[in-house]
Amino acid sequence: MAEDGSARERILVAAEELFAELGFDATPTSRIAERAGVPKGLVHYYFRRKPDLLAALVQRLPSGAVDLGQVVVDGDVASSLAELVAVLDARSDASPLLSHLLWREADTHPDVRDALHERHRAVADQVRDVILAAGGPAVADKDVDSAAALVALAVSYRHSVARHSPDDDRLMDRELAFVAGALA
Amino acid sequence: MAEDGSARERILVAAEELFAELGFDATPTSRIAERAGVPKGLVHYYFRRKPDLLAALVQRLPSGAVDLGQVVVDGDVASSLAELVAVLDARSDASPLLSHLLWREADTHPDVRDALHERHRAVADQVRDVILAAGGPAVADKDVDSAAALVALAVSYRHSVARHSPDDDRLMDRELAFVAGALA
Amino acid sequence: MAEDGSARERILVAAEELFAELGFDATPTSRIAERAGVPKGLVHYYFRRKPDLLAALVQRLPSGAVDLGQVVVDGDVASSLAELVAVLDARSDASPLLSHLLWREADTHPDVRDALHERHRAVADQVRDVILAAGGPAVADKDVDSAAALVALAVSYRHSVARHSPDDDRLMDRELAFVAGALA
Amino acid sequence: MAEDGSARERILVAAEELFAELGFDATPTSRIAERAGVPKGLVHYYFRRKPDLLAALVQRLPSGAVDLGQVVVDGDVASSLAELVAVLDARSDASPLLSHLLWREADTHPDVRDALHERHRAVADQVRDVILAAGGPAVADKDVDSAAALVALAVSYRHSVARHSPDDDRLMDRELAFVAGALA
DNA sequence: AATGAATGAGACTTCATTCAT
DNA sequence: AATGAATGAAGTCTCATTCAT
Repeated sequence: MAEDGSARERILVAAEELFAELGFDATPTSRIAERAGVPKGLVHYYFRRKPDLLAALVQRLPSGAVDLGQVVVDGDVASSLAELVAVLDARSDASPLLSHLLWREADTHPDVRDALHERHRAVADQVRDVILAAGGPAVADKDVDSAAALVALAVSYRHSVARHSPDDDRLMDRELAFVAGALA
Repeated sequence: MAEDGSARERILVAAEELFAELGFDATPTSRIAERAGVPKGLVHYYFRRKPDLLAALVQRLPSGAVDLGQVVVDGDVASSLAELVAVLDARSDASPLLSHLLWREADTHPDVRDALHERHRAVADQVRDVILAAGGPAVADKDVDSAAALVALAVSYRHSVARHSPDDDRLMDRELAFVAGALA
Repeated sequence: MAEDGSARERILVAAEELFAELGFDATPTSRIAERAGVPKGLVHYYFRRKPDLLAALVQRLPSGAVDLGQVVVDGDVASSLAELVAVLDARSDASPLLSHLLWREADTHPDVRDALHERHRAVADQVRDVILAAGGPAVADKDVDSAAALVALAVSYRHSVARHSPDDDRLMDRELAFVAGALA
Repeated sequence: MAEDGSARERILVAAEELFAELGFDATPTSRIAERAGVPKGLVHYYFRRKPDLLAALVQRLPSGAVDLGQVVVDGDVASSLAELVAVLDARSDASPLLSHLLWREADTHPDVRDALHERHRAVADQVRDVILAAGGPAVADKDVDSAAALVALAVSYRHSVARHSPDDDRLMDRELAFVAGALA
């Protein structure tokens, strides 16, 4: 009975934070209950076993394609990509630690791995679509797929390991400019 | 006394494999002993605590700069980078799972994080040096740092998550070509 | 769920007995569980770490001053002291092995040492008060503190090492008489 | 290869110190070897099992009666007792921690218990002899045994728990004076 | 629906002791 | 005679999970 939201919700939030901080294995369910401010028994009442928590967390991944119209600036690939990254950043911020968590636990938990790969592919696809839409005929003969893969990689790294440090913000900008320049 | 190599060495190899497969926390020392073919007590005889195993593994990281003369093809950035990646791949193959392990455990274990960051920086530096050496005056006005950062990222991803799958080999080639093209 | 009393209580009783029999270090928690008739895990459920058991045992020490009116026979120091010793004996019998345990573990466990010293001082103070009350003006010029220290020592020894053997009962009586005689 | 004396001797000294500091059970043989400056194997080479060390230590107890002529001051019980205590102190100082150690481990190790009791009895006997020799006919009708028992107790306490603190030195003096006074 | 006491498997670690050299 | 690598038994403690209420 602490803070806000339903008990179930608070448990998920606590689990997300702790898994990301300590890792899945190193996080006791008792500690999740403690941070969520609920009795220990309730965690297993809602999520019979511990991996169920991870599964539930994966379900909550923000998904759905970004609306192209929202980010594409005709003829300006660099600005369009910057816009896309901003939208993806905002999404990631909504559940700040989840990306990180997934990256870490991808290996041991097949569910997580699949979700992570699907997401990565989706991001690469979106990057490609944005480049094609913004670049128009000018990029027809470029290797857009490689460009998209590199950008998607930079975004993943940013959301998982680097976490939008100011340094990383600058680097990201320059990388996007570099890629856009190559496509010009 | 089973199989090959000294007991200490076999323990390290077993630990490296299991940590990479299951993660550090999820790997019991008993299982390391089992895979190494030694009694449980011997693991703690050589490595008092479990994290000491991780530390010893980090010590074994292949290090040292790649000889520029060995990989640089004058005037051909794409080939030079491909050559550099090949050398780094070979090194990584010498301790195939270690890169992966580092990436995963970077967060919870400060030693490991530092080693990982240092390595990442070193790779980016090497990539930059190769580009400068191979590209000559032609790349003087390009954003070589961004190019190097992207390539280093692709290399890291390749050595940790993707693990040189044929698909990844193809993608890597195209990414290198793309970056080299942008620098031409 | 075996025998009588709450599980927590039975664990404490078992621990007290075993610590006194074998010593703190030489008593495995598993053996405490066994004697208490509870599963091993329950011992650590109630007392997270082993020293917590010792601390809990120290808490249970019978304490509080003896009522002077209850033991003092005016003008008869010997009888008064005998009465005091009888009351202290009865108290010690309520947790028969605890005194012994404290004496033994005093060195390695600071908590215990403090408790022991405090107790020892308290007993000496009581002895002195009884002597003063029973002796009246007759003892004003005697070294009552030394007398009290010697009696307190004899009591401690009796409760820890000697354990009220008939031999010790006789010796105690004579020692008290000797001290009382010296004060007459 | 450190310090003085034969290896065997250094092992015994190290064991005595560590047993007294940490207790018998809590002292690893490896640590004894370390403090003695000898290889770990040597400890078990000289003393096959750990309790053998305790047994050897008990053998080394300073023993033999104190020469009465050396301490008795005719007609002065107080001075005689003070002299006796000084001699016993000096002996105890020769192996400063041994008394303490014995007291602690008496319970669990029958050898030790017996040695301790024998010693205690010997001290009480000596005290009685000194009182009789120094007091002469004047003490014939006193309870010398009780007096001796109390003094022996104070000496034991002093050598085991109190360890000659300045406070204890003062207390001891007064206790001896008190007892001597009672016998006058 | 919710709770927290209870359980037991298993993790890490220590250490006396053995033994080949 | 001396050594230090090697062993395995045992100890403390953690924790996911169950279950009676």
